[in-house]
Amino acid sequence: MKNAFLSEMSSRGFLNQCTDLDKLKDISNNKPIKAYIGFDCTAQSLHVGSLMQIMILRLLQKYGHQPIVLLGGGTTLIGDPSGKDSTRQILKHKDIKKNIASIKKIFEKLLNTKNKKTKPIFVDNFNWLEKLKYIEFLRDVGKHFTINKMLTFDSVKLRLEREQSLSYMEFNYMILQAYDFYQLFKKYGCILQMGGSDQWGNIVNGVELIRRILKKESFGLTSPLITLSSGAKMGKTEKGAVWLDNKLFSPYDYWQFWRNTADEDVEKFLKYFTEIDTDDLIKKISNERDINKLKILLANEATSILHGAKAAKESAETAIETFVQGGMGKNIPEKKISKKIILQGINIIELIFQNGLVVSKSEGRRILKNNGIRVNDKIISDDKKIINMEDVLDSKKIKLSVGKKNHLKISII
RNA sequence: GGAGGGGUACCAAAGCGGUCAAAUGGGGCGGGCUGUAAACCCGUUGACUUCGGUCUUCGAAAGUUCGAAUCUUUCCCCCUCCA
Repeated sequence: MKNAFLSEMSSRGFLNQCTDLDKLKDISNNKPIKAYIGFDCTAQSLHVGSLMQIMILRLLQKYGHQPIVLLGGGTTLIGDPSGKDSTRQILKHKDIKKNIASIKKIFEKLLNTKNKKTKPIFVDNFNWLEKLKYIEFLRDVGKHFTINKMLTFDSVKLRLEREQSLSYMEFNYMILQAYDFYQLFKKYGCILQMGGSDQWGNIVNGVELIRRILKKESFGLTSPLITLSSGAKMGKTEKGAVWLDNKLFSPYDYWQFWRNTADEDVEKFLKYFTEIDTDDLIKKISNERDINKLKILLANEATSILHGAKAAKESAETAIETFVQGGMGKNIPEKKISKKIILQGINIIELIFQNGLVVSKSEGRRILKNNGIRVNDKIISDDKKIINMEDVLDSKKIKLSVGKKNHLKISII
């Protein structure tokens, strides 16, 4: 178990910066530690952008350490200015609370909650931030921060350089995050804060604060920013953001998201988002000639971790049916339509519009003109085409396709 | 406080009385090639349409005009320079 946690962190490519890597190695090899990562609660679900942090927490558990998941009910009220050009919309506390509840469920799926020693501790910083007394806080905590230094942090500096306004409220964010770490250090003996590389400034502030007030040492560690070969931001698809909540983003779409990884990113993503032993992985990658097999492996593994092995298997099967056999995979979304409408006959454009496959009828006509609309896999070239009982398959269904990847089963009732 | 520049579709940016639903680039969408990839190529990109057209859009409101993104007035918002 020598250097276990941190050496796997390094072989998977999760290490970017650390305040004192050698010392942290010593400590984490000798005894279980507690480490925390904070998550924003601006939406009701996390998306793949946070997945790397979660994989890190899983790794932490694997080596017997205990993760603290901080759901920032207090700090989300303020809004982290890091990496943002403008102030975010301010959320109500009530909405944030709802978000926290649903995000927590995702963590319960992704982290091991059974093992007493490593099960995650959930905390909400609203609990202590809410109680702060302004004057007291300024004297006890505020005195340790100099404006001179705060102005040098990227989150602040970039805003000022671009002449984007930065409110006093947001300016205080880093102090609150530093205070969070201080609280967790005191309450739980949490000695490590991790996060994405954009969090470096905020994390270092916490380490500093603990040293100044408590004269104790703590550590900060960041993971690299994920960059796509295309230069785009990770996690955007034609279906919108890739959410981790299956109500917002289906397991099949999630599987497809990984399946569609760019060639150049496959190897990296296998290391980041699967838990295949790194040595095995390297062998697999060098032995596999067909990169699509690796993409399927990635999709299967990543989907299993989040949605379970069964969902992963079903998604893989649906993909084969859809793309290889061109059939009606069972995970293709399905809608019902009354038999009366089909008996009367309905215009094709009308039908795809009513079923939400296109946003407007004009769009439907446009796509049709470009050979993008198919009924039961046959291209429709007449925008006056009427769909009626002749188009219903034996299965009492009609398959509508808009483009190559958008399919819908209409079942007749 | 003084002087000037500007707000155009998802974004950037041209247009400066009719030929403007608005050039061009990016992005999006569809198609081709292929490997459900990248690159590349073609098409398309306000809505409705009986495919003849009709309706809504160029920061907001009012006006001039047969006709306004384009001219005038007021208002709102941004930016640059000087003090």
